[in-house]
Amino acid sequence: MGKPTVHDIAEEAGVSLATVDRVLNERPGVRSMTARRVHNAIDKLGYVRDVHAANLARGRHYRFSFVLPEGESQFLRALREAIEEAGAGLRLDRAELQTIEVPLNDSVAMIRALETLQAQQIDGLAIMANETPVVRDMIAHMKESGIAVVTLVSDQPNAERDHFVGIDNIAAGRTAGVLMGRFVGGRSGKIIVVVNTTHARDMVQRRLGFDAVMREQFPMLNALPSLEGHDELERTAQVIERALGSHEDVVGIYCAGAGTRGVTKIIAEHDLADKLIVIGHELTAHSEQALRDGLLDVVITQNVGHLVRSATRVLRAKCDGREIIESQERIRIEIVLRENLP
Amino acid sequence: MGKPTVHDIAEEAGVSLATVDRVLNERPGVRSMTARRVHNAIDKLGYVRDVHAANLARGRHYRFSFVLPEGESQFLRALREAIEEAGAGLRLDRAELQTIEVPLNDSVAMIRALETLQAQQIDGLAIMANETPVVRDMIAHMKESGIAVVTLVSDQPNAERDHFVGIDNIAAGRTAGVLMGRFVGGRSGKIIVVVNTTHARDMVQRRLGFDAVMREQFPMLNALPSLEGHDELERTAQVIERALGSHEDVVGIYCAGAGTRGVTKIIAEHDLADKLIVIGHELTAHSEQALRDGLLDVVITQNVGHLVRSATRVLRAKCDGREIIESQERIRIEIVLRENLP
DNA sequence: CTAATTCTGATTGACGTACCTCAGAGAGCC
DNA sequence: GGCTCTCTGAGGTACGTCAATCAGAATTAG
Repeated sequence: MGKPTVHDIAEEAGVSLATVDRVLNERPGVRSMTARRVHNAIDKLGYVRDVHAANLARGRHYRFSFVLPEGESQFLRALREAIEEAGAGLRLDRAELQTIEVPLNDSVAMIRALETLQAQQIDGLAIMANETPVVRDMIAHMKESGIAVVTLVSDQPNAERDHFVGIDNIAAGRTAGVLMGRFVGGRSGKIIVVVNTTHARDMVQRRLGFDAVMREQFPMLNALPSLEGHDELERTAQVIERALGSHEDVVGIYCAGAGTRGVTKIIAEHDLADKLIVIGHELTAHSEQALRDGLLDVVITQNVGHLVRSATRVLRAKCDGREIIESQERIRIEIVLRENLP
Repeated sequence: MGKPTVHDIAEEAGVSLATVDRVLNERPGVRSMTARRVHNAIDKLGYVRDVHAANLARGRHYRFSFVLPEGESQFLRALREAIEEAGAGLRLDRAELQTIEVPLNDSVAMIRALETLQAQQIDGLAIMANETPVVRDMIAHMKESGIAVVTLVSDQPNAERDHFVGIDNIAAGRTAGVLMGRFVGGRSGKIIVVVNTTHARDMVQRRLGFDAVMREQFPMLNALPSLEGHDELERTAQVIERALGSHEDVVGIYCAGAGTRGVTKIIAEHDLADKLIVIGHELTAHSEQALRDGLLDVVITQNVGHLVRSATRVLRAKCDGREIIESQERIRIEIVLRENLP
């Protein structure tokens, strides 16, 4: 009395194996009456198709591509590593991961990359990109040709993606705000906010959440206008240094995007670790060390391993026409202090 | 040119399929010379055995049992639910999960339960229990009869378990300590510490970590001796109420174990939400609501879903004689505020 | 050098599913 | 009645592996 198989279904429904197969795989040539009989049998016996045996039989293997922005930020590096690692593990599971890098804000390159993937007949796409009409249209194209699409890290709510894999960035900003307010401990003063660019959706949302909390819960704190670091260490360090020079009563720095290295550089150089509360995003080798050294007080992060695994799980489910388990795919906003470093 | 199969290995090594099979499954009847040739071929082609096909062929299915303490704490309830949920998903993966509940501190019941499982020839055991000689010996027994064993939530470092699935409770205590210190914001005063029992290993460790941080970083705070709530709402509430009565300058409550409901009851009744910093453990339906209501400031938690999935992954790997990926099995200490609730 | 023993090859049938072909049943049309 | 048509059944092959058998080859012992 193991799990029911197609044979059991055939017997229960009083039809042949071939017919059950036709129903299961939605092949033509079955009267709706007969199909209903088969479905009833499936429900009655609680049959679930053995996905592994099925994949074995059809010699299927999934090809998923990750499209990421080009760049050497620590986060991207960690993400690429996670993709590689997950890919190694997934080879056993008949799935193959591939990473494509596209220069930020280069529409032509993006179109070319996605068209190539489409031509390659990949099965699924996980894309991390800024929200532009070009990307939105390409996603629609991909979907039309039967490719499952998820957006990664930064959502594209107006595109017809199947799912978004990433954190709620407004909540992430709120979390940063609360921790900032609590950690400064009742003092009043100014907060420097650094982003890599004010054009990215995730940055905007984090800022939004941060400001909301400041307004609601910590009116004695004044979050200054966003400084742009453009993903460059020196530039980030410079803008912060200038801001520190022109404001006397800075009590904290919130680094909402990449650029943590620029922040920690200034903190270390000016020996500000004990004076300022510094909150950054994304746990990487560097930010981990900065936490240990006390240059950063808090890191808000999303687990890149979870991101990648969730993306592949979702893509796979979509390919198989299965439903996903929402609760399992929700990416948590993790708070990391020196004390709970993994 | 897909992945190499046993056929490719046979050809490469110049032996028959049967011989390859004998080598792969370590069956007798192969000269070491021949076996070496096969191994070389495996290395050369980078062959990895298709676990799903293998399981399909041998009709294997894994039977794992979770042994948990009896009780109606919110955490246990969540854990049981997670096991059930994971079990449903794993049916597709030829694994079957079963939960057994054993009264806390009842050696006879524990022995009986484990002996039954042993007789049932289960493949793996995940056990959450207090550290006693009885449990230690039974674990050794189970291991001898070829059952994989992991300890869950609370470790048994002296038992011959294959692995521990859970958080580092010292670090968890430290994390609670730092957040307590930071959140009270420079004030000095006393901290009430509540545990369910001072006999459980995880409680002891959390207290240890908490005290260490208090001593090192927040000397102006005085953590009072542990109060025992014994997992009972009323009793927990009572001891806290009494403590609040006999100390004037309490600034925070750290609830290191189950019993959050007792704490929040007192907080709500005495309207202390704004006066005290309250930190608890384990995110459950109740503690989640308490966070939303502001009755709790922080919850330190471990994701029960991760716990269960990690346990099954590890058990499975051990059954197959595979190595586990350490980094993937490390359970994170999660910090949850109202702002980053999942 | 033969006999006993150990190793190896060839072959077959599972496991649960997909996919294909071929034949036949039944219905509807002229 | 003969003709399409659509639906269904029967059966086979394949996927990658395990497990078992049997026969024959190679090795070792006597």
